[in-house]
Amino acid sequence: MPKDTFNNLSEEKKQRIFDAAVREFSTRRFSEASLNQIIKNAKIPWGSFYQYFNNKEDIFLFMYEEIYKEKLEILSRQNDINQDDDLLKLCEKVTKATYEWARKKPEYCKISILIETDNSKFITQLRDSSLEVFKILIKRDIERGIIKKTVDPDLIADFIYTLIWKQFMRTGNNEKLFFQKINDGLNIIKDGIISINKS
Amino acid sequence: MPKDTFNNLSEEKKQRIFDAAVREFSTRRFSEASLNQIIKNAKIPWGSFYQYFNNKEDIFLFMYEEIYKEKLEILSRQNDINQDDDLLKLCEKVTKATYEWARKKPEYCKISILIETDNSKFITQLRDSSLEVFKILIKRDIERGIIKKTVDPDLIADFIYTLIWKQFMRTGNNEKLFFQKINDGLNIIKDGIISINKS
DNA sequence: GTCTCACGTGAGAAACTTCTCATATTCGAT
DNA sequence: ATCGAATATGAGAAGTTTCTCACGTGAGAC
Repeated sequence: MPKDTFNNLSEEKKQRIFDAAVREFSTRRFSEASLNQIIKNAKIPWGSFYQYFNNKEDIFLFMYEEIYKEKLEILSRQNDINQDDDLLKLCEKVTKATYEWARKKPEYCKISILIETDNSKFITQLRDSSLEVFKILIKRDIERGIIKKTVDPDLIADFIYTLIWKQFMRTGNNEKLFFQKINDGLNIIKDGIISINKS
Repeated sequence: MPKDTFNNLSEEKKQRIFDAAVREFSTRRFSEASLNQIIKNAKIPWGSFYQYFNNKEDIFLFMYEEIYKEKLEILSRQNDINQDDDLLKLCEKVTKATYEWARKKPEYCKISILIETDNSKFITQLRDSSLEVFKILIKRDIERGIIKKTVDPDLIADFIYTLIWKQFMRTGNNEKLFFQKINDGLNIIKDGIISINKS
């Protein structure tokens, strides 16, 4: 975590440093990102950086926690979330919140994608499998009889997760298309792709 | 492409250099990979490296083409591939070939995954979207009436692609589990996850 | 005023990276 | 044996990177 000296800084300066971190970590993966760029954009000298943070990991963690807080905030503001909704309904709603979050700062989405595709030790251990949340919901719905018993929760979690992030990568700035694709994707997961005339 | 001096080398030396490249590029993404490691493992001096290759990109391309050739070779040896098979049947068969290829050298699979998640300019332009092949098959099957007309080919291609690579990452060295998961995944794509009692 | 202490600062250390180049060596043709 | 072209070689150039450290500065306490 950042040192006390960082917390004592003016809001304006803290914001400048945070913005510079977001800017750099949204264009390059952790190991490729350069502190050089961050201190240049934040307009602080090298020495100051190490007054505020212990190292590169430190500022990354700080930034990561900040943007995660923002996401949770938006999620908690969303009042139409009902614990009893089924998996797919909840996916829709969570996606809506995530979209709002990513729209506030498109960089957040890029950071998430870079984290998802980073195999370095530091990031891997940090990446608390967001998949877990999905898996719990899937298991619940299997028990409730909404989802087939034969289905593997891991696989569905993968499908949903991929669906959402791939759409962010591709149609992230076309809201209508984005939600339509998410909807289509969830329908495939629901009903499959086979055209049936079992009538 | 490598220089003539490289092609004139003994098979043993060429192999050593190829192996060193595979080893390095299977653990680090292109921009993170170090030529230092490659020349160390290949046991050649710095000067020699630049006798054989023009630069880092050069040796990567050489390695990439070599392993791609090996994959095509295995695919072409597989004689049970029938052009008229439907999408999912073909997926099964191609996966079988890919599995055999990745089993020969597990590093090949890691290289593929790193390429898939590399957004650097050099790799992006090299990565001929393997998705295209899937999309063509999907469109064909929609026309043949096997797949619902309402379904988006892009989404299915994503699902299939993810399914296969995620399984390589996770269950790649447990053959039975691997093929079972692939099969389960294809069944979800086929029929969906909803338990129906429409009888 | 002066002492103190927290914070600001940039030069440069140390460890990497890719790539070059002058020189040494090898080897086949004459 | 001698020459010449192809190849081998490692020191080090020129660029990164992260991180340290000796010193400067400025505000509040006495």
